[in-house]
Amino acid sequence: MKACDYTRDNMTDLLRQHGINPTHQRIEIAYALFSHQEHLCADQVMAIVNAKHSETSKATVYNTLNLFQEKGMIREVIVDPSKVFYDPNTHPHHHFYNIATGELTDIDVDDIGLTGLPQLPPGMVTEGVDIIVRVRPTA
Amino acid sequence: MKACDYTRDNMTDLLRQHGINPTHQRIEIAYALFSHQEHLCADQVMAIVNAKHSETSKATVYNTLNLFQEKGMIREVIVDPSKVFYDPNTHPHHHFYNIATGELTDIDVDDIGLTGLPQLPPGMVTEGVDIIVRVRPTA
DNA sequence: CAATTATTTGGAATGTGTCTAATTTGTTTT
DNA sequence: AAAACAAATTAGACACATTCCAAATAATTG
Repeated sequence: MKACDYTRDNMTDLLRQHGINPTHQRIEIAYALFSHQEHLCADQVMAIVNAKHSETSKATVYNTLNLFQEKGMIREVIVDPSKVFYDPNTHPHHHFYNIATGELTDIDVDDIGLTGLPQLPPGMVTEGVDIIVRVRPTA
Repeated sequence: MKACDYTRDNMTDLLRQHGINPTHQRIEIAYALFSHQEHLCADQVMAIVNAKHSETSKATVYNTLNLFQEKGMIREVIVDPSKVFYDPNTHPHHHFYNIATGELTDIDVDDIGLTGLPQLPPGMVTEGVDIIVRVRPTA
């Protein structure tokens, strides 16, 4: 699905597929994330959604992003100690993080081979593996 | 060097080796981190350092941890959106993160093979690679 | 010792994110 | 369609980690 294919109607379906009741605010927040195809943080989402006229409160933005994440519709990316980024790409993948600009770029997981992870202690399961390659412009 | 080998005198040398002027507070903070050999966050460091009598202010703890990190004496670990952990182990290594307890465990880098990282854009250099394996107890 | 520089400090300020109780919205029921 | 109920949203207060700042202290130099 190309970025230009994301419509508010698509979002309604997507929300339903994840067992989320589609409301105005939820549709707008989902649309903001998916149509931009970028890694946005909460206040960026809020700015986009309220660009024309104020529509959605801060509390709803945070509630909704957390809800989307719990339902597996988006992913949290924790690279910056000061804020969480949300990633509409839920396919397994990793990230370049430009420490100078804060920019995040996806790394396709197909390219990557990761071997030699030690065995987990009994009773533990892996929830996910995050690989973050921190990069910066040559000094 | 075993954990029991970390003394305040060692810390003085270690600070000097990293071009840091050793002061009372800096020695105590370094000692707290290295003698514990654990992943501590700022307020844990502060609690340890001020356990007997209040010696070091919050501002100094934060300043000092940032200084140590800039000088490459310790490493930041960003896994929890709410706080930064500091890691006295600067050898390349990765982490298990227990999302239920917040516990961090080292993974030796020698065991790990990572291949297929895409080429960096020109003018960019890798600053570091962080691999975080998020684990949880079986439900 | 006086002068200068480096370090530490308390407390105010910032910014992200959560909580709460009240309202609004939407859906059933009758 | 009104009444009853549940779900979602809201404003604003709150919590917390971290940073900022200007003043005080400590250390170093001439």
